[in-house]
Amino acid sequence: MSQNPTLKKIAEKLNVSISTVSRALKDHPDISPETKRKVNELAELIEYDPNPYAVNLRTHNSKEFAIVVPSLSNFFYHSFISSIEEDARMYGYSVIIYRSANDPKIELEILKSCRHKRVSGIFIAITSETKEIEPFLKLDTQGIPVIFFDKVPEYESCNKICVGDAHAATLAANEILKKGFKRVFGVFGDKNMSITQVRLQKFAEVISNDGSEIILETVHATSSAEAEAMTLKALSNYKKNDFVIFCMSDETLAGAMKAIQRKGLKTPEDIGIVAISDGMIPQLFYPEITYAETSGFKLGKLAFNRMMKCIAGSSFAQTIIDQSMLIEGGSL
Amino acid sequence: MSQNPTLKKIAEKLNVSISTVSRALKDHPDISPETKRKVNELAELIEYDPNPYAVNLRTHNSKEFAIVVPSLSNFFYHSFISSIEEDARMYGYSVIIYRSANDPKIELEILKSCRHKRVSGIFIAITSETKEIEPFLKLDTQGIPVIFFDKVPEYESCNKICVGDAHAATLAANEILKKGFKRVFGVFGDKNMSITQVRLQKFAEVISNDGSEIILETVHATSSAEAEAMTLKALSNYKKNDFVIFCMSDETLAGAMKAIQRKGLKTPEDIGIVAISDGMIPQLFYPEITYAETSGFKLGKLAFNRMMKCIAGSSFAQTIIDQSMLIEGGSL
DNA sequence: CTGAAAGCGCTTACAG
DNA sequence: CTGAAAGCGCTTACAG
Repeated sequence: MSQNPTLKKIAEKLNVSISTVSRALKDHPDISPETKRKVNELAELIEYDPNPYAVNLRTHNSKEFAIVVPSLSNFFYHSFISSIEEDARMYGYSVIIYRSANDPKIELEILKSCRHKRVSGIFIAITSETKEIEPFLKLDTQGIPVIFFDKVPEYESCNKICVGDAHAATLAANEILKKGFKRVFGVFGDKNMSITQVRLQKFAEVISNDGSEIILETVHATSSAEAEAMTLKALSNYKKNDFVIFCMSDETLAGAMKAIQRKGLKTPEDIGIVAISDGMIPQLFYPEITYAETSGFKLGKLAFNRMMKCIAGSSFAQTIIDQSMLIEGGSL
Repeated sequence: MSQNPTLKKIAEKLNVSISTVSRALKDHPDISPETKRKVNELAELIEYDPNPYAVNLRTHNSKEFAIVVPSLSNFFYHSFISSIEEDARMYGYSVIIYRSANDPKIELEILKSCRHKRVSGIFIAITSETKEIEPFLKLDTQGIPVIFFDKVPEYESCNKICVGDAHAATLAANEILKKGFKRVFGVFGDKNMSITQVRLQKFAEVISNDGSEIILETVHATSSAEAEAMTLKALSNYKKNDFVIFCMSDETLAGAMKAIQRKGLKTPEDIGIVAISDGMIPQLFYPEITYAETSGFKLGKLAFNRMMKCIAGSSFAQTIIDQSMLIEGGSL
C-alpha cells in the first residue's frame, strides 16, 4: 500500500533531508543546482507525485473546483462543464460535479461539503427556490471564491456570469419583426425563473414597441410535453404564412417542433420558428432552426477566467453578461 | 482561516482527550454513553465535520469516485454520469469527472492523478486508441477498483459493464425484417471501435440470414456531417417504400435524419428509419423514431452496484451486459 | 472507560 | 546551501 513514492524515500536514497528534497522539487533558490538535479532525476525516475491530501492539510489548497448545477440532464450545463473541465486540467485542477436536484437543502449540504473539502472555488447555478445567499457569501469571505453562472441571485455584489437574456430575446424578436409576421406564439418556461421573466418581458417589449399590429400570444410550459400540447392547441387556428413561434429554451423548442411535425407543417414555408438555444437541437433539423445562441461553452470560459482572477486575489465582484449571437438557420 | 471546528476544539471545550472525542463520534463501544452524548451534542452545535484530507492521509480512503470518459459532449455519458452521481451522493461519495479527449496519454495522466488522490474507485470508458491495460489492472491490485463501461478492453478478467451491442443490433434488424423492407442502408460509426464491429457484424448477420433477397449497403461515418452526406448520396437512387435506414448511434442518426429532412421525405410513409440510441434524439421527431435503447442511466446503476461490491471486497471480475429494449416510435 | 503518543506526507519558519 | 522540528487534523494500537 505504502509503495507510493514519498519525499522521505527520495531523501533516504539521496542522503539528504526531507526539507531539502521538498525545496529542490519546487525549485527553491536556496538549493544548489547539483542537489536539484539529483533530486529531480530520482523523482522523475520513481514517478514521484506529491500526496495531494498531505499538501492540502498543510496548505489548505485543494486544486479542485466544484461545479454545482440543478440538473445534469441539460445540454447547456454539459457544455459549461466541458468548458470548465478543459481549462481546469490545463491549470492542474480537477473538477467535482455536484447536482442539487433543484433542492435548496441539498444545495446547502453541497456547500458544506465544499467548505470542508476546502475546494479552491465554486461555480454554481443556484436552484430556482434558493432564497438565502448568506451561505454563499460566507464561503467567499472564507477565501473560497464563488462564481454564479446562468441561474444567479438578485444580490448585487457577487460574481455573476450570465447569459444575456434580454439581448437574446431582443435578437429573436427583431428577427421576427424583420420577416413581417402577423402572429407570434411565444413559448416560455417556468414562470418562477428569473430568466423566464427577463426573456418574456424583453421579448414582449420589442414586439409590441414595433408599432405594427402584431398579435402576441404567450404561454408558460414547464416541460417539453406541455410545450407540445400548448403549441398544438395554438396551431389549431393556424393560418399559413403569418404565424411564427418563439421558444425561449431548448426544452420548449423540442416540444414546439414536435407539434409542428405532428401537424405536418414545414418550416419556413408553412410556419416560422425561432428560439433561444445552445445550438444542439436547432442543428438536428433541416432547415436548421434560427436561434439566438446562449453558449455554455463560452460562459464557461468567462467563468473560469473570472475564477482565476479571484484566486489571484481580485476581491472586486463583477457581473459579466455574455451577449449572444443570432445563428441563422432557415426556419423563418 | 483556522476557524473550522476540529476534534481538538471539541476536546478542549469538554476537557477530554482528542482520542476520546474521535471515538465518541464514531460510536466506539469503549466510550461511555454520557461522554458520547456530550461530544455529539457539541459537535452538532458547532457543525463539526471531519477534515477529509486529514482522514484520507490516515486512512487512504477518499470517498471520491472518478469517472473518466473520452468526451463529455455525449448524451449517453451524461446520463451515465447523472446516474452515478445520484447513487454516489446517497452513499456520501463525491464524483470527479475526467475527460480523456480520446487521447491515451491524457488517459494515463488521469489514472496517475486518480492513484495519487487514492480515489475510492474508477469508472472508465477507455479511448478508442487505448492499447495497454496494465495500468488499469495495476490500480485494481492496488485496491482501487476499476469498472470499465461502454468502451471496454478486450481483456477478459476485469469488471466490464456493457451495452448489449449484439442484442441491440439484433432487435433493430428484426424490426426491419418484420416490416418487409427490400433495401437496407446501414450507417455505422468509426471502423476502429469495437462497438462498431460488433454492431455491424451482428446486424449484417441477422439481415442476411433471413433468406430473403434484402440488399444491404453499409457505410462508416465518423461524424454527423459525414453520415448526412453519405445518406444523401444513398438517397439519390431512392425508391419509395422499400427503403429503410439503420443508424448504429445517435451521431449517425442525427446525420441521417438531416438527410431525410433535406430530401423532404417523411417517415414512415416515404422511408423507414431505426436506430440504436439513448433515446433523446429519437424523441425529438414526430413520429418518434423506433430505436433499440442503450441506457446510460441503467448502465450507471449496474456499474455503481458492481463498484460497491468491489469495495466491499469482491475480487471476482465480472462482465455485465445490459440487454437493450426496443422502443417503438412510428418511424418504420 | 480514557489518554498519550506515533504517524499519515507534506511545508516552512528557524537555526546554522 | 542544508537540516531538525513543529504542525496541518485525524486514527488507532498500546497502556492504564
